[in-house]
Amino acid sequence: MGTATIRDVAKQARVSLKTVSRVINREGSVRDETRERVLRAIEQLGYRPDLSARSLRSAKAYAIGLVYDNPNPYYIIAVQQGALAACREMGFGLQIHPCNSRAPKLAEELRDLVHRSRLAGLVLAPPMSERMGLLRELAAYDIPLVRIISAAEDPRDGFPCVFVDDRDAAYAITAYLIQLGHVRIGFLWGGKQHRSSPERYKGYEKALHDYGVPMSEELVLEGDYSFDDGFRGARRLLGLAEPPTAIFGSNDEIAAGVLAAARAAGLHVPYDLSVAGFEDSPFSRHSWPSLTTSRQRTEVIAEHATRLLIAEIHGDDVKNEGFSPELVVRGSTAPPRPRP
Amino acid sequence: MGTATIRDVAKQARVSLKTVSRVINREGSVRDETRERVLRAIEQLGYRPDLSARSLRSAKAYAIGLVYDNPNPYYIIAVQQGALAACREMGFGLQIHPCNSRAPKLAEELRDLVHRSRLAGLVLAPPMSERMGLLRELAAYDIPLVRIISAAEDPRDGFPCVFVDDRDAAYAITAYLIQLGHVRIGFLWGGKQHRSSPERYKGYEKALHDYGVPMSEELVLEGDYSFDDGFRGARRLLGLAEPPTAIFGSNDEIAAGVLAAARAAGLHVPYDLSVAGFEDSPFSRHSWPSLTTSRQRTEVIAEHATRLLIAEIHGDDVKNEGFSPELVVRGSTAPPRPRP
DNA sequence: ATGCAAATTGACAACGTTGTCATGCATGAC
DNA sequence: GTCATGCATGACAACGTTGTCAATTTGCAT
Repeated sequence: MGTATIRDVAKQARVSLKTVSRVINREGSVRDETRERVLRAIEQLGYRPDLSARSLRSAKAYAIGLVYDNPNPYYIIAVQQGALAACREMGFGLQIHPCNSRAPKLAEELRDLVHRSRLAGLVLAPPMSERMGLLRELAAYDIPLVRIISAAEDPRDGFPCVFVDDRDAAYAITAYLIQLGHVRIGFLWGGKQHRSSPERYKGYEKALHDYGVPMSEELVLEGDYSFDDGFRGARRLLGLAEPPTAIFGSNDEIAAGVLAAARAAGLHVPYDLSVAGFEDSPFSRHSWPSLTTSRQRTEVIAEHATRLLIAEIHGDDVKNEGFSPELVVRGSTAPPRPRP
Repeated sequence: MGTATIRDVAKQARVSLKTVSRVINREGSVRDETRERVLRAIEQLGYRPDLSARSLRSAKAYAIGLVYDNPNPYYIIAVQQGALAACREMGFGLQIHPCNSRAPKLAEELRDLVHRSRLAGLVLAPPMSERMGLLRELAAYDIPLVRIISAAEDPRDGFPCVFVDDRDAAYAITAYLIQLGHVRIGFLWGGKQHRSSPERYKGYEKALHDYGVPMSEELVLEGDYSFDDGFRGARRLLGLAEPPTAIFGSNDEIAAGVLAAARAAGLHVPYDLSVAGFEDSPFSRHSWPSLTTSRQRTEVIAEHATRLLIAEIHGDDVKNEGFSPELVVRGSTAPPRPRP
């Protein structure tokens, strides 16, 4: 028994190929009795339409691509799951495409991907989603796309997107630390190629400003969303003449590095030092103490982005959507120890 | 400019469709000068063969499926990367297919997937890879497959696989703990639907036996590869009249739960309690103290499995391959504190 | 019954590619 | 010069599906 084709179904149901096609595609104009017969034949033969043939003939595509270059497995898995959920619901396939965001001919690479695999469009995750040059090139190739980006508000730049308000979320974390009584709050940057990094920094800066907390250059260090940068950064901050009483790492991995550095310096978190992360990764729940952080519902965001893309493909006009991460208070933050 | 087709290339190079096809597929029997001309046309037009049309016509498939149901993002991302590396090298596409391993009609679901998407075969990750019933059903459907499984030796059951010797690795960890001087070593099981769980348990048991360490039922608890189970299990073990001096969690997530429980009980790891995990996840590197664990080169294993599948598809006869994880000693293990 | 619009159905071509087979041409042995 | 040989090339069909359009049937008002 090879695979049943539409031809086998047609023969079994004693109708033409086209009628079977109509039933499959819910085109209407098929008598109930005929439809029944066809459906029964499909059932009996275990027939499933061949996606290659289908998209070849109809010039429609039944799969979309998910493009990312992000070393964070938790983030990527969540994005994949969200995208898959939307795809399955809408009858689309999903082609994952991890890539190097610094690749010189990324636009060509993606165009080839889209053409070769007949993709209907692309969902772009950060940092690809934030390269205007790339977006314009893809647009020039007429490739439908949706971005997941970091932005405080709808960019209204013509490229559909789902935007996550990292700035606001970082503001909330910083404000929370200030309300606990901290005035010397260290900030460790994420990677510069991610738009989320300056956004998070801006949130930090704005909270300090709004609450009248003096800004201190020496408390802000660059980095790259990595454990090691968190460790090194924290060590440097803790070695200052007047060290911070709290450190805000731009993501949970940085915060993990901060926890380790604090430990190595013999400090007790949160009594000697408060630590906050960003992301609500499993690490933040499983570390000791567990991390105060910011929860972004990545899966929901990705699912929404995918739905948006599919709507765009169907020609509906789509409205960008914003999401705000939510403060999650756990055990790594406390009021500062009174100065001796 | 729409997408260039083979027809455009043929026209531009002033040859027939078939000749272009021959050049693309390296079929030989094309004069160098002609080939040059065709390649130049391909280059100029940015032509890329359409995978749908290609596989439709040739009845060959140019993509394989990766099937998993595993809640561990680090593991899955590593598997994906390994599989993708092999696929890209061999010119195949990769279709990911997360699924529910308990789904009642999984075999049918996978068959439909293979047929609809014209997949050349499947790479099965645990626990799907360890369901003999499922394997037999898929074999009955003539679906080529390769498994990634947990086994101490080549199962020689006719289904090609890459096997990972969890037993040996668990033996190494347990032996290491014994050599440090531990004689009461707790063991927390992983999920029963994963073959790796009993394998790891057997390694633990065998090490105790080989070193003449008495086995104690009360030190062994069931669980499910989760942080919470690790936490609960450790709490129970630490509440025993004669608690263990070391706890071996069947994976890093369990071990993370153990670390948290130890912390909650006011114990210092590793001085009051040694903890070992399994997996070498980033958590094990980033926790404090960092975890003694077992490193399985998941990416390499998955890449190898994928290569095996592709060889199988090409009709080569394939030889199963075994991998042994490697002990990674970090800060969570130390000699037991002398009994007071 | 009759006519006519609407609903239902089918024949055929086409999507972009490769497999099969036939053809043309140069090469070298006789 | 003739013939087999093999290489290089092309014409055409086919893969499984859907779009187009025409043919047929149905339903309904007359």
